[in-house]
Amino acid sequence: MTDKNRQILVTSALPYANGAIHLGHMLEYIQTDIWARFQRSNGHECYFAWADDAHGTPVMLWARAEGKSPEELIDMMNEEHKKDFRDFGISFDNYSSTHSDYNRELVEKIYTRLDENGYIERRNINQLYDQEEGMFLPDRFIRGTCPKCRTEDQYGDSCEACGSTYSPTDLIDPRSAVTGSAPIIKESEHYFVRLVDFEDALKDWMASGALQPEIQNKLQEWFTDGLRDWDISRDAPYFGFRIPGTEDKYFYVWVDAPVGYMASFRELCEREGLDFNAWWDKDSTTEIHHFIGKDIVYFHTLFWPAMLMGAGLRTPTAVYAHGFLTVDGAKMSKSRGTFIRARTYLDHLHPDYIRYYFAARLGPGTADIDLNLEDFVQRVNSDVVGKVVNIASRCAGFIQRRFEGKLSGTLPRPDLYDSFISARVDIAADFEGRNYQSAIRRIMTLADEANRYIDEEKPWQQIKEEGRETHVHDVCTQGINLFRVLMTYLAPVLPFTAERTGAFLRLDVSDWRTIDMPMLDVSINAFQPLLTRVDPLKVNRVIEDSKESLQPADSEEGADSKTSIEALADEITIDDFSKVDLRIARIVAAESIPEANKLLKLTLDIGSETRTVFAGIKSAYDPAELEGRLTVMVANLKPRKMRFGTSEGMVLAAGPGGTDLYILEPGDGATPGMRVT
RNA sequence: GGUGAUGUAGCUCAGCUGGUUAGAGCGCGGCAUUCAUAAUGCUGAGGUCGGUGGUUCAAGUCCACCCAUCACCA
Repeated sequence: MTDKNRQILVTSALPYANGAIHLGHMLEYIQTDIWARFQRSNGHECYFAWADDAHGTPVMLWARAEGKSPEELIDMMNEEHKKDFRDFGISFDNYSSTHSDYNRELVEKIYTRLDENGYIERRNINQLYDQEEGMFLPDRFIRGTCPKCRTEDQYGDSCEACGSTYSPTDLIDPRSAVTGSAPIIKESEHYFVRLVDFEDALKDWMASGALQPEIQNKLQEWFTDGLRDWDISRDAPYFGFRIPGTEDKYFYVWVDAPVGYMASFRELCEREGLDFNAWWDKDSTTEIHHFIGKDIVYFHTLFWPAMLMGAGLRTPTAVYAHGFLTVDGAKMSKSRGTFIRARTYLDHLHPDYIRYYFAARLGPGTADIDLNLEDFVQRVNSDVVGKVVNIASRCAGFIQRRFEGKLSGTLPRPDLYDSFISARVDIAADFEGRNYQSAIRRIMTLADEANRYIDEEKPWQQIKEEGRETHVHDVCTQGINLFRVLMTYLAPVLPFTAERTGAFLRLDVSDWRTIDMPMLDVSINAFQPLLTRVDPLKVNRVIEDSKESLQPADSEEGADSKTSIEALADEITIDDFSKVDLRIARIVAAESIPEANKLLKLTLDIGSETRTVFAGIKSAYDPAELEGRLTVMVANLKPRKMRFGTSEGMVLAAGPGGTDLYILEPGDGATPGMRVT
């Protein structure tokens, strides 16, 4: 990287407009924000723009369920999202929505160019169609029995039990997740982008250094398998942009989502008077960097650059994928309280804490990042408060009380100061390469040196000695100056603490180019705690509140939970009910089936006999914790042959799936074999 | 099922093209210190480097297979 000023646009992936922001989102926005702030700190022109992803079937169905217009809902969410970002210190320049006129205009323009250039192909395909609802069904809105392993209730595109992938039309006994009715196969004309036309250009782009090596490896499979055409149309009803020249065809959400980056930036250009075309034209000299999760690499490194190429526009400078956020070593779980919303976190904890922790954990690769709550508390307290802020704290008292709040005119150890500012090169390279954990390590090593220096000089002793006053003044001035350099390096990570530091030092600490000049002969303000220690009790409260947000009574939180509450089934008579023989069962053994992602093999004692039942609760329960527990089973269900054996009944459990599954347990006193009536 | 990534002390990570007794920070134990938001300094105890087999004079570092976790399969 040269010292020449660069013009940079950074983006994060677009969050869906139908849900609240959680810490998993924040990992990415913080990663992006640190990078953007770092660039600005070094004098580059850097904009950060992104948007809500407002289109697609889920938003359409959500609006229907709420009895509101999609626009009304997405506007409300957009405000909420922006507030979350601001309160986390995300320094975005624009936040828009994909449901905007700018975006429509750009999508249509890109599509038209693709079509004119002969990259669009139209042909008929067969798809499952819900007659009751009058709509074609996306894969994830179809449930049915896996054609390979016969596990019931699987998604339309892949089986969670055996992991195989297939086409929804291969499903046995498919059902619409919208109405529960059996879909029919219906033909419809779809529009495709001929990706194969971009094969060479894509290979060149990927070889240009735009991608991480592991992502490049992964992408090899597209080319070895051969590029397939990309289906960019969806039939009405759909919440999105209608394809020009059609009555009932809409752009697939993954067409207008990445264009949303452009549209959001366009909005910014209009507001700030920037030259939009200079950034997006084919021969632009500006840089565009996308930060995304590793799950959406396909869309950003295949479809998106191909669209840009086909429309005669520039391609991204780089696409960076990061890993997923886990909490205490496991996927975020609503039942465990580790599905932490941005707002819930902010209710109790300072944003700089998690910003620091994420920075201390983020590397350049795609490995998952774990938020280990105990480590979080220790690390932040030890590093930020104990090491860095403490340097200022232990010097400021002397400056204030003995030297009238004024720094001295000399540094007793200019060499030490020089070694601090020359670390800038390595630290900058780390930030530039998104190796924040390495940058943090370097900064903390310097903080250790600063503390050691103060310890060696022992100003609290020297101040008592005759004639040492001037030296103590110099030592503390040295300490404050070292602290100032450290905070400057940390400013992209800790914007709020940097702001307070600026007030303390009466100097903006966000500009890296100013540290060559030490602070001498200037007055500073009295020290106020810049950041206090993380209180572990508050961390617990975040967890508790995250559990509460699941309660149905909490109507505030209804946005995405409401839509997941299933409609009540048709009325039945008592006779219908009595056909089902429910029995109390004791789980005498539970074992995991290694080949199955979802299934546990349970041995159940129902008094008169024992049964073997395969239950799809592996994701939510450890076999060991089930053994010995009582539950309820359907005892007269027709045995069903499965890949791993015959299942002789089913246990009752509630919940949407994943880690949110809860088996039923009888009250005290029930014994195996009792019938449930 | 296929593909990619990850797996090193309790926790988080360094270990470049294979080469002496595997490094750091946090946490933990001991000592010192009190300027500082119970912060700091010194010091100590912790690892057969996911497993098995192989290549090599020599492997955490290369190869094969296996296991676990995450993601993707348009």
